Amino acid sequence: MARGERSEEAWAWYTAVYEAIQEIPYGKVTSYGHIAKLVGKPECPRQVGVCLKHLPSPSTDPSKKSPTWHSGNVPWQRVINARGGISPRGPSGASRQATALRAEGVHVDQGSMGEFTVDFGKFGWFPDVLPSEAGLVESSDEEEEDT
DNA sequence: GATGTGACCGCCC
DNA sequence: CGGGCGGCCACAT
Repeated sequence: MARGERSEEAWAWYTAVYEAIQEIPYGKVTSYGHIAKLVGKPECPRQVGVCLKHLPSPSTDPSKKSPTWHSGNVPWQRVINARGGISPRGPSGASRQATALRAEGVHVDQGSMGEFTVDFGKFGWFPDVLPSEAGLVESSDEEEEDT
């Protein structure tokens, strides 16, 4: 049955991804894999990238209803690969994303090859679950680990 | 309608 | 320690 309503499944998948990205605090960055895990698909980080690629524009055609998610509301720029590097989807695209991150106060290192990398140790945001879901989950006991 | 690919990640050898 | 491969979902042709 669900197979029939493929569009609905897609909407749920996209929404989950976009919501997870929106949960990323200002000045922080995360990886595709983590977003995928937050949405329940830790083995499907690629689709996360696909979602961002299909991310609608902020001010698209007024004739069409404004999409709930767009590049103006979804900080897709804070989403990078697990290596802390920005996907070279486009030389200018990567640099543009790096610049956007720097504008948010994120320290982005640039390699000799022009590879942009972010220090997850400082700006890496990797919560076990989304704050929204965390509130739903009862925190009976907390796991604290100290070195 | 089917096939291929894609902004990735983790694991195996 | 490094390289290679599979796997997943949705979109495009």
